[in-house]
Amino acid sequence: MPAASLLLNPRSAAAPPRVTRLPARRPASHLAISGSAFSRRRDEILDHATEVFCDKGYEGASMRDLSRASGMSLAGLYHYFESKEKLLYSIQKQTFSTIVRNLRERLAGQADPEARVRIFIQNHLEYFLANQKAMKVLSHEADVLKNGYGREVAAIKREYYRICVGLVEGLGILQGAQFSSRLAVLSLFGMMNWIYTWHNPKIDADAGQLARQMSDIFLRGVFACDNPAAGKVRARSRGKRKTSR
Amino acid sequence: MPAASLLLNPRSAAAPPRVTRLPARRPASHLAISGSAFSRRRDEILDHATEVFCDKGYEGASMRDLSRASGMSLAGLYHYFESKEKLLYSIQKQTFSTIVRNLRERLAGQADPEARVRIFIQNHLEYFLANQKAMKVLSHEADVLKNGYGREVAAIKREYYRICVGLVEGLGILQGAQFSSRLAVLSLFGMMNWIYTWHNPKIDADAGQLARQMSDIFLRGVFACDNPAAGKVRARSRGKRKTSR
DNA sequence: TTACAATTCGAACGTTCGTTCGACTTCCTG
DNA sequence: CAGGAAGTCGAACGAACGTTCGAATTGTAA
Repeated sequence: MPAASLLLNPRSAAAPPRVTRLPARRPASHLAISGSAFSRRRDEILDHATEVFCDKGYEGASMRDLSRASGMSLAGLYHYFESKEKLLYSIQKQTFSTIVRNLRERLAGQADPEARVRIFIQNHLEYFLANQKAMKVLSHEADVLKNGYGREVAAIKREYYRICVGLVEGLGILQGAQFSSRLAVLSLFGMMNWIYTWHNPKIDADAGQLARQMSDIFLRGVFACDNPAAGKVRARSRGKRKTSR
Repeated sequence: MPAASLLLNPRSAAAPPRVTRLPARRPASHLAISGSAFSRRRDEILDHATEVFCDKGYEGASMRDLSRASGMSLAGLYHYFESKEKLLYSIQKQTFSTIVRNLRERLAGQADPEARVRIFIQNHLEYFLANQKAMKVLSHEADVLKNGYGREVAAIKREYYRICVGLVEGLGILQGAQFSSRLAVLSLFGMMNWIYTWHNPKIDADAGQLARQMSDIFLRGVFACDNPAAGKVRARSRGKRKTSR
């Protein structure tokens, strides 16, 4: 609580998360140091909170639920997170930042437009299924955060969206097409994000296969049909792949 | 409150919604009569509740919010709905039942498999955009209801899903395809339902156009490409349509 | 060992939650 | 007009909420 408790406003929770202008007196081992015991404990709490938010929803989960799940007292939680809102923000920011960072790394090595779209879908679905709970919290509680926190997460989301629009427009097939790249991209996001409502690891394919199948549906669906490049998708989708099965 | 108040359990809210075995003493003008003043007032409240649930989420909305929005006292609300849970249930059940009923009516007149899929998509999107708030509450609060209420809504959902699977399999194109009808249908639902997160009536197309465009993407995407019928989608998707633009 | 910071917690704060109660008013029927 | 049912409400219930506080405990460096 080193920073927040210095402002004596008893109802600071309702106020927007102001940037406290008190850089002095901040304990040495805080926040920035990523491997410290503090930040490791912080991440533990975050993991448990992700699970609870996933199961009961942000509003439906109480700080007491989070306390119980992480095996820490109610007051102890506030040593690591200044509010419930900040907990959700931390989950969303960390999750979204990671997925964007992973995407950029993977895209760096590939120039072929169709392959780049496939990489996008594969990256999204792999991360989605490997971090299902966090991604559900990201998708399902997307407009819970307001003001500063909400804007920051929304900015990452917009960045991610813009990347995807760029990739789809890079296919160069939408000029004369019947639909906008906006519709194409948002339909793709819908397909992918809806997964959290239905995916069952026991009966559904793994991320690699799902990515290939959804890529096929999307690419074939989105190619203007008099475009000669459309054949490429067909050929691709039936060829051998290095991953899975 | 005629039924629930008769069981004297003070914490009946936590208990599953048991079927009260007290059919006598029920006031004459209740529930079944659809045009009565009672059910008209009930529907008014439901409309206001839909708006509040849409904006703040089920857990985030309080009975006091609903009371304020519908211009009725807190206690007055309980004259029409025995609990907050039943309010959500009524919204979801009514919305879902209507969309299924509409679908059945529209499908009755059409035998062509592709046209039937297009009807499904058009029916879904038209209703979705005409009742955006209710559909958001249906989609976003899908697993809030538990036990009896939850099961009943889940049953309608399953019915709706099964209809769609039937239509897609009716296309007769998935035998040798790379993906299951399950994946195809759930991807389609994703595309369609995700709309509530992005649709802006000021900049996006209307339901008719969206339905056509999404149908094109889906049908083209899902057709196995060596299937001669695939050409049909191309031709269709570029032809004149009776509705819109 | 001392001293100070970091960590943890029980207990409480004031507020808001879903729900209930009894009484008051309105409306319809006889 | 009488009388009962339907509708409406203010006030309250106990529980649960997010958050805070001061004290106790632990860890660490001198």
